[in-house]
Amino acid sequence: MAHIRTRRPTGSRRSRAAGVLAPRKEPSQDRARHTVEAILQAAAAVLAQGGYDKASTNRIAEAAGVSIGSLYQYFPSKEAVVKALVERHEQRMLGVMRAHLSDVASQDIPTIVRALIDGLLDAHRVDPRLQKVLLEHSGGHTSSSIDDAVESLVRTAMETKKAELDVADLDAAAFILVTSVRTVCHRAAVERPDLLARSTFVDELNALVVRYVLRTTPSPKRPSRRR
Amino acid sequence: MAHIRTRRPTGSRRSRAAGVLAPRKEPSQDRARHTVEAILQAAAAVLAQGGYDKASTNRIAEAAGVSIGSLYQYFPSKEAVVKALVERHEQRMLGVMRAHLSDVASQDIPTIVRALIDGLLDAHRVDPRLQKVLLEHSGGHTSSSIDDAVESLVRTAMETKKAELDVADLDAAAFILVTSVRTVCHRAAVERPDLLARSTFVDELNALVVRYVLRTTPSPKRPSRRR
Amino acid sequence: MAHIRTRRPTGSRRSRAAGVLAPRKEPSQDRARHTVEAILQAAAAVLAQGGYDKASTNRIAEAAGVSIGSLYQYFPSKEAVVKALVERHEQRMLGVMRAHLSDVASQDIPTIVRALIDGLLDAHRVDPRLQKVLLEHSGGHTSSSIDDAVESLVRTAMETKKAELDVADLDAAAFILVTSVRTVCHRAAVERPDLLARSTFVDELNALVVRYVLRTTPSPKRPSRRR
Amino acid sequence: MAHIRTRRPTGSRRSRAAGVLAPRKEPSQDRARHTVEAILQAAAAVLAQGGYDKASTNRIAEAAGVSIGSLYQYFPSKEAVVKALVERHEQRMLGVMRAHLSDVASQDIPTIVRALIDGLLDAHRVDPRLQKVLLEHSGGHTSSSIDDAVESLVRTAMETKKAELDVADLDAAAFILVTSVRTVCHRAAVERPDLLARSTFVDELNALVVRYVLRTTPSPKRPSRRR
DNA sequence: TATGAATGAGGTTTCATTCAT
DNA sequence: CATGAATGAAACCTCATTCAT
Repeated sequence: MAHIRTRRPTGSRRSRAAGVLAPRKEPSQDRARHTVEAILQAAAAVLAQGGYDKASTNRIAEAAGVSIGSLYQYFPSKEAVVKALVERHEQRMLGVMRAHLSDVASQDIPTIVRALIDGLLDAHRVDPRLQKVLLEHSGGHTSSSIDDAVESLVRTAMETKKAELDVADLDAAAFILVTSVRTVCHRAAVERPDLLARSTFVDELNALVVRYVLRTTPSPKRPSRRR
Repeated sequence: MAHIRTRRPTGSRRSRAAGVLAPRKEPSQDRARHTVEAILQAAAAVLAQGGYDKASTNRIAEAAGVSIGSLYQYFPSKEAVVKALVERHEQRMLGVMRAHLSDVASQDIPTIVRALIDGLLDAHRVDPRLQKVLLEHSGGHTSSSIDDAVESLVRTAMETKKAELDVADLDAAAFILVTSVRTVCHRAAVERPDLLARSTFVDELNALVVRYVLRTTPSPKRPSRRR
Repeated sequence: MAHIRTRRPTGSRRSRAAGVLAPRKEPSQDRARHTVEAILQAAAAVLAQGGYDKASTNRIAEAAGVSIGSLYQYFPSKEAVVKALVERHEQRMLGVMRAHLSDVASQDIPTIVRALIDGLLDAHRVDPRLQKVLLEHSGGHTSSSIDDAVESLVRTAMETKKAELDVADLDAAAFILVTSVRTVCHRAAVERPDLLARSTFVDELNALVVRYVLRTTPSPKRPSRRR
Repeated sequence: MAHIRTRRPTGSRRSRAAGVLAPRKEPSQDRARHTVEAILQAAAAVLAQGGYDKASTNRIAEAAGVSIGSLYQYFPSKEAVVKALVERHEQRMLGVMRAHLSDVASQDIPTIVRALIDGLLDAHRVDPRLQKVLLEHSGGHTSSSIDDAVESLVRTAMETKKAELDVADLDAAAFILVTSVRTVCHRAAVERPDLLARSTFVDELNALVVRYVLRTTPSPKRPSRRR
């Protein structure tokens, strides 16, 4: 239901049909690909630096070193630029997840969890200011297509290991885990760099997940507790 | 033909110094208090309905049934209105927390956790769309004074019960718990009303917290596991 | 429901740092040069007609037949437009001065003075209403770079002729002369067209200057006095 | 020709009849006189500090410690406040002039001129910033009733001493002298405090006037010239 | 195709003035 | 009388978008 207030000098409003946010044309030549890449990188920089509102298409075009006309040749609107950035980011995140969840069968749960969290934290250490802006605005537009994807990934993984787990409502658990871990990583990156640096922080986050899902709670890093 | 209606001739742009977001003046008459209240309620409605960007001061004033001048008599900017709303909301949240954590000593941990989560979920059930907007924008400006407050509340509570807990880094744990629970409640309220309705969802969230902090993991609601 | 048309969300008010009044960008295409010229001419007309306060950027743009956006593409503020006008005017004035003072060595003082005053009066006969507005507002902002320039021009000229003059404090004299003659010409043009028309008025103004600076006071036009 | 754009919440414009700028009611009680005085002093301070445009009636009332309603009880508009200030200032100036020109017969011209200039300079040393604002804005509205008064004062004085003078066009001379001396004093006070401090500056200004009007030019302070 | 000049709706904010209390 | 809450026209300025070159 995104309301895209496209202003134009004269005339009618762009119709609200689906597909309005798709890139306007696939860049087929090298120069064009380069232009699109420059625009996206400039958009990332401008968004990271000033936030969504301060990032105007004119500023982005200028930062990219292309004319505003060129920007509109490849993106039909400002939102489309942001959307392309969001998608790129989501694909990267999804890649991290998929890579770590692909061989679920061959590893024990604490190992998987730790690898996942490490991957996520690393991913969040890259330009957290941009991530923040993207997150807020992807939240604004869609119900986060990627979240659904990640959730079902996690859900599937949990089903695979069901025997070892102690989780009654897999849907709820997937939602809770994905939301918690993603936000904790995000907020830590944005607001608490001091925490990110502590190794105990990662330990605690691991503990949160592992103790929650595991039938017994061996908590490998706290042997004292095991007795 | 001298014209009197002069305007900002030289260097009078408001600078972003501290205090710029503070309300402009306290309403002293009853009528004024009523106006301020109307503005805040209208702002809540407009923000909830259209999001931050679509909420213009003109729209807010109109929705409040007051003139735009009245709005600017009490708030120096659009941001100041939002800030006032955020603060009000935060105070309410904090109230819920404090009430539930006041008699920490007299109750066992699972009870406290459940009460807290129930409280938070209740709080989030009120106008989730508004909460969403406020959250995004309070996150935008400050490191959310309230988050700090809640975190230290939780940290203090955990210290009181330290003997029963198995947490190495209390700071990290408080950050992780507050972030996780708050966001899970929030996202559930905004994006997954279906989950909110299931009792198992609350159970799972409880499990997340309780299993994490408790030395042993009795998980009262899953007696089968205890044997 | 995200709304795209965002606006200055946080701390983006233009600060009054140096350079804020400089034109925003040099027009590079012919069309743009034409636009800028139209804006300046319209500004002159509007200022002359209604004074500074009544001259709004919207009115100027409208009078120029361009959109308000075009105005702001080339000038960052109303003040910048006025400043550009002032500078243009000052350059013209300075040109008149320089032309008349260039061959100081080859002429006698009364001749030079008369030429200067005639030049100034001519310059002031052009659109006196505009001059008035510009003068008031250039006085408002800077110590009028042009006044300094004219003063040092006059000072230098006086030094060249020092032997023939009877002036103790050259700085003070230059200030006094420039201020007096400029203002007398100006006020006469604006408020006393009747005086401007009389030849005796120019004679008196000449007498003021010549008698002041000359060692003896030959006052060529009043031979009776010489005896 | 002053166009007074009086905005009001609803309804019609105030008619442009003469007398609109007269104070609304004569303060008859002591308290009221005090209020009026406070408003005028506050207006002076605010005008001096921020210039005409930045001086709003609300700011003036606040600075005066009275409510905006009280201001409008005694002055029908912002312009009326400024006008009252201008008139007060002009009366003072006129007083200086009159005092010094009253006994023209009993003194010689250089003495009179010197006294007048000293008086004017003193008058201008008081709050030059305010004077500047008042001058610009009295110039804006009226053709300066006081200038006419001073001019005819000077003209009359010159007629009295006609035998000793060498001035052909008394009208022009009065205009030139009043304009020159007033502006030189004014600009010196506002822009060149360094000049004001030099005794030679005053000497030069005296010389300007005395040499101009006097049949011979004895210039008492430059005996060297006299041989 | 790339450029950048032009557009103009509409956002934010101010302030002279009125009038109920 | 004094107060100060309320008004709203209108000023300044931005920025997404188009289109002539």
